[in-house]
Amino acid sequence: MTRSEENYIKTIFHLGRQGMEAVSTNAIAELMETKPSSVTDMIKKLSEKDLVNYKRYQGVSLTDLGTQTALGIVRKHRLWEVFLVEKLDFSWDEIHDIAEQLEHIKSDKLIDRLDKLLDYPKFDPHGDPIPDKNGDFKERDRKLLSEVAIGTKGVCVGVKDSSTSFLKFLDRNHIALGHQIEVLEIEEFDGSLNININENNMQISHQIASNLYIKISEQ
Amino acid sequence: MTRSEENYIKTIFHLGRQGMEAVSTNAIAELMETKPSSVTDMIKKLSEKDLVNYKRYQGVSLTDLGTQTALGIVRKHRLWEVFLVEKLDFSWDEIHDIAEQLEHIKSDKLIDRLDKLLDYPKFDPHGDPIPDKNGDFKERDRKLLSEVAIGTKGVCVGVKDSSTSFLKFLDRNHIALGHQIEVLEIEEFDGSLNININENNMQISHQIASNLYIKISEQ
DNA sequence: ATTATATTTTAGGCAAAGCTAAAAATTTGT
DNA sequence: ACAAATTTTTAGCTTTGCCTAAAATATAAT
Ligand SMILES: [Mn+2]
Ligand SMILES: [Mn+2]
Ligand SMILES: [Mn+2]
Ligand SMILES: [Mn+2]
Repeated sequence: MTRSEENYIKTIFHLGRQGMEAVSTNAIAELMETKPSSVTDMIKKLSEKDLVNYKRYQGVSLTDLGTQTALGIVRKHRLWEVFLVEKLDFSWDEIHDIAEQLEHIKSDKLIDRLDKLLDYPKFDPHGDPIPDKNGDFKERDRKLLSEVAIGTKGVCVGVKDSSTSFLKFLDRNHIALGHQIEVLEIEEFDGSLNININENNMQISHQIASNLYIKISEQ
Repeated sequence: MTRSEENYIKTIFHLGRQGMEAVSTNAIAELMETKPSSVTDMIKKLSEKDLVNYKRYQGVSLTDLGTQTALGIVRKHRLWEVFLVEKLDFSWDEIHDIAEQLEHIKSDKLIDRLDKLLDYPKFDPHGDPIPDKNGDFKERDRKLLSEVAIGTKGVCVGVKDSSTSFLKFLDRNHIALGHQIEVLEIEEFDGSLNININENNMQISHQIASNLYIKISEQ
């Protein structure tokens, strides 16, 4: 598989996750910052190789083979991200672009050894699950902070938006994965929240809350 | 720079090392397993970018810019090789192909952090020197085992041929870098050597001896 | 000094992956 | 139901990096 084919497969995988329906040509084009016509060209090639199901004008979805391929790439991407943070002391906002390159390195042995070096991590630095060698992974039971009730207590376990600007914002405000969170108040007017995080009270906008995942603590 | 451009620059660098004269189109083509006409095409592009000096029919040599570029790629290649051996327990015959891919990952910060993780190694697993961040490296004072006199004592410090088959041969015969070597006899007829290596006596062919580097011990 | 051989370059083409502009199909609005 | 708007595909063109075959130049042999 070429690098470009891998990137398309991965994009279709990510778009397909939220909802099982077919992924549109335009959605792929937008996410990949390319043109719809280029997407159509590539889809034909992927369809030819039985990586995607495709009927003209009907959108596209991954076959089982395509899904396994995508999981392999996602596994590599996320393991490299863990490596960059754990072994090379990168911060979580610096790793995505480098992992975009590293995910295309071809060597099963390499990635399995890396997995071992990192002690078989289950989640990446952004809280996303890492598929194992067989493509299996457990989606953690988590909720967006913007969708829980007042009084909810939990632990911050992931981010939905992992853009540099959002991650740097979190760093500046001392919000990190693993921190205890309690929702104290929710402002009707703009949906902003008053929370206690890691022993500190603070006010966060609805925007922020809708990009933070928490795992709700049992009572 | 594209991956292909980087591979050409690296090849020209390696061919240029042994002798300062210009490198021929055919030599590049052969080493890269491509056609001379393709080489000519690429040379023009590299010349345009001031990475090589080129006059038609006169061969090619790296400019200062080209040399610095090549050293950067060689640095990456060899650091990744050390990483694979030291951190992921690969053997020295498995690493070259993977390093061929990893050497093209673009991130200065990544490579400097890797250098630090490995504790700034000066030589790669085949005994080749690793350029530092500024492209400086010290060529070790070493000689081919085939070119020293009877009675010479030294330490095995490198291999000239680092093909899988040669490296596996060395493994099978318990020859490794760091081993003490003494030349006991040299057979006139076929140039084979009787040596003592790591406390064991053995007979090696001229072929083998001409691909092993030793650092001669002071008396 | 020619001729023969080997090397290098040019000319013309191909496949991958992208683009723009136009056509076709689908979806939406009235 | 039909027109309008949107989405998707097709057609045709570009660049990169490679190829083969032929021409040009350099080197070696007589
Ligand atoms: Mn990422
Ligand atoms: Mn991630
Ligand atoms: Mn190597
Ligand atoms: Mn090496």
